[in-house]
Amino acid sequence: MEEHYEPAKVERQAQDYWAAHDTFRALEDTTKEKFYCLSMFPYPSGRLHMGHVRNYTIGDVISRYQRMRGKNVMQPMGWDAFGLPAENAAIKNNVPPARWTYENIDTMRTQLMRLGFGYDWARELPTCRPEYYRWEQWFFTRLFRKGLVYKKKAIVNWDPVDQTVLANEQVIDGRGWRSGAAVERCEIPQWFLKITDYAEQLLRDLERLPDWPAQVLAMQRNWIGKSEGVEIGFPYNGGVLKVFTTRADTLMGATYVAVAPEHPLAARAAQDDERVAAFIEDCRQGGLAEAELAVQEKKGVPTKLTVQHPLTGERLPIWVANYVLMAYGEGAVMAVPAHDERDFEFAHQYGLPIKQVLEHVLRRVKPWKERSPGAGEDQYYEFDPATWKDWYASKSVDDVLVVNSGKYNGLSSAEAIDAIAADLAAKRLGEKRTQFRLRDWGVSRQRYWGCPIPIINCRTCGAVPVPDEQLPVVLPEDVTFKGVKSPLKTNPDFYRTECPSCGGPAERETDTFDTFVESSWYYARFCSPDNNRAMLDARVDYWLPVDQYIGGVEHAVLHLLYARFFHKLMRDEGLVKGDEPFTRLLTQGMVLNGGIKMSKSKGNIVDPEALIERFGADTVRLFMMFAAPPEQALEWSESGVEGAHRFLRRLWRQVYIHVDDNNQSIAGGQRLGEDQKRLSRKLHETIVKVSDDIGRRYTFNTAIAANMELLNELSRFGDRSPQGRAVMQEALEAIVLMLSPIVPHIAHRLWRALGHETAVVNCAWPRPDEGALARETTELVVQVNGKLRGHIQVPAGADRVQTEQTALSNDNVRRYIEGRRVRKLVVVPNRLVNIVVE
RNA sequence: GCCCGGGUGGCGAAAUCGGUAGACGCAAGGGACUUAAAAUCCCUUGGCCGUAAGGCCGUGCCGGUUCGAGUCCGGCCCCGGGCACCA
Repeated sequence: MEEHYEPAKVERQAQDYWAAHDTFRALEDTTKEKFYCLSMFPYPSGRLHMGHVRNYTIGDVISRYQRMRGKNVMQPMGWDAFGLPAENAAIKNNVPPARWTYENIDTMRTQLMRLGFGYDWARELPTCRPEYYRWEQWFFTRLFRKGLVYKKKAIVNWDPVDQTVLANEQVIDGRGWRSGAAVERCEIPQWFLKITDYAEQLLRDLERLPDWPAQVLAMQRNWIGKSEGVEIGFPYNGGVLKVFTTRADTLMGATYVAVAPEHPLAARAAQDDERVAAFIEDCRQGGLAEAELAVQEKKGVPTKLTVQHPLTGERLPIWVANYVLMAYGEGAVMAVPAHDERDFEFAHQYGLPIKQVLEHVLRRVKPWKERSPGAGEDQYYEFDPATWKDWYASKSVDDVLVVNSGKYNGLSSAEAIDAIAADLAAKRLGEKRTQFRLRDWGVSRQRYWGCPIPIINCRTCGAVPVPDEQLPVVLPEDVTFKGVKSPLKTNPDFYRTECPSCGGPAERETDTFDTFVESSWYYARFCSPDNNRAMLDARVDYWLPVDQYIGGVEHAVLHLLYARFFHKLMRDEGLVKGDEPFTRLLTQGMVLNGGIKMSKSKGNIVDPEALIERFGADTVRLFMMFAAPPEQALEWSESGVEGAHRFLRRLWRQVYIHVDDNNQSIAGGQRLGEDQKRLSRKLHETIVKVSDDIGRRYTFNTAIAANMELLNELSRFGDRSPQGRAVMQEALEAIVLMLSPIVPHIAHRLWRALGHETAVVNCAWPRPDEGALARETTELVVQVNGKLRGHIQVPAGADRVQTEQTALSNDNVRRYIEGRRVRKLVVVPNRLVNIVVE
């Protein structure tokens, strides 16, 4: 073999071998256990970044490991090709989004190949191709017919200068990023998928995902946000205002109601009240992002309208308040300032009455007499959220008593909820129901570079889905952008059509789908990417569910929830079996440079390609897997990369010295000497550890560290006897096998150098040898009162008495127990003895 | 603001189920080889005290549980991710 490690040459040879042998082509084979390993596909932004390299290295390591475990592995790759950046590039550089996208895909594909990932490229799938999105359109028309799709008005960010809808990302400090104009919220009709119909299932089935990270399950659970409560009607002149509350027990403490600025009652109040109209107009300022809305100052305005309390008939004022979200519940709340922090803050600010109806203690002070001159003595309460929360946390709803509430006095909170709900039901002004925080999924985007929504709008027939035989509705790719507006909106060739129902003139929908729609089902299409007669076919039954899914934790809620939703939709359409798409999930951490995320604006991007050029793909892969466990943020380090490269050179050198030592033969099978035995035991302990680290724990960093330790031992092992060389051969082979998923190219070459005709990619994972693992003695530590005082050796399998005696007779230990009474002896087998003395 | 994470040497980290804190690597310092440099190899390396044996302190902060806490519990501080039109 060559004396020096030349990554470029070694990597080309390995990649040529895999290509020539179609190594990663995955075919259905019912005689073998399948393993579908999927990494979240990239948006083709231009060039691969370190986050991609990390994500795809993790996936490739798992895939190659499972292959060595005998699984029939499928690892596909595709492109999440629709999206906003292509349009921005088009507007900026006058290049059609399609061309920009396809060129990026070509660049990034080459980069992925250069990294040696074992993808089945025959399944490659760009979502911007009609072969892909026609099935998305077809599926949408199925959902339409099932009533799972509807149109309603929804709020968007409106740029009044560019006359266009902005993404949240394009709203910076309340202004449009290109025009700089103050953004307004306005309502336009949009298509929605009824994900709320599946809320219960999406919540319940989280229990079927034991191999998902607990924090992702928690985030999804909270996002879906199921709460049990009561819908209460407050009658007013001309109707009933509905609110939802989880705390119906506090109904008698309601002192006003508040509606969102977009609520119909707000509009009605504004008709003859300029102050209300001005407030509503004022609330339209700014973007729609919840993070923005949640931190803004709580503001409100009283209306001239009132509602009746459903039980007492008392008149309560209606306020319009910016802290009430139209998107949650009914867009209106009953306000109970004494027992709700936000309501309290608001009531405090505007001098609204506070009526205590639960027996908790309010601090009596005189906070706002000046602001609220008419307030009675009993209203001088200071809300002390800390006291209130602590007190509440210490009690259950069964313990807290209702006060100041007429016939409900003396009931517990829980009893009061039931009693009040029953009384409301009798009056037809309320009923118990479940409310979800989850909202229906708005899929309309007023953009060009997306999948056209397959709907035709007809004056007489309304919204008509495009019939199957007219699919796909092809997005014209040869377009020029005039300004920022979607070219579809101004292209009569695209939108002028006939109504499929009545044949009259009609117009196509010019909105496109949210790109989350494409990424919600691509994992299934990878099983049948070439089928031009159906969305999916029987092959999904072999490959699905995905055994291992890997991607950024930033997708913990939206993408992963939408994909789970789509799986259930496809299941109910008879397209897939099973309830969940991803059996096991790994959420990988970000790649940081200087403690912050790599980004263009920070100027701290490190280009993977330059590194591959300098050190080779194996070094980059090794560093990525060694620097941190996959779920943690990874700090970029130039010298760390050099360290990884040094390790590969040391490994190469060790193999070179071993195989170059021609004057000595290899002969195993005889009784091993002490050093040989020690090395052999270390080897097999390493196999046990690395198998667990890669196969179960996914802590690739510690797996690599264990191999480094073993190699360090090897370099200290100077035994060149035939027997010693046999142990060395076995150890080097095991290291090469164990590292091959991580650094497959160098492993490919070294495996050959160690005398094998076979390719390492097709080899089986090494097995530990029980005999080699056996130990004659165990080392334990001895503590006195929990402090480390000595180390002892006991024979393997020593009993408790013998272990205790050995511990008590240790010289250093005796210094600490001399003259003191031993109160307790704690023995943890194979670990420690703790002697507790007075 | 709400939901979810994280905080351990000079740095990245390890400690898997409550049981030896700092494996492995980087950086730094010392040495070997070399005309020299690179490369490579060897040694030292949490802080403080001690010639040494060894000792004391130490896992963001405060408190608790335990024979024993980086790990569990309560409270706080700081950093990161997500918040529905970035993907």
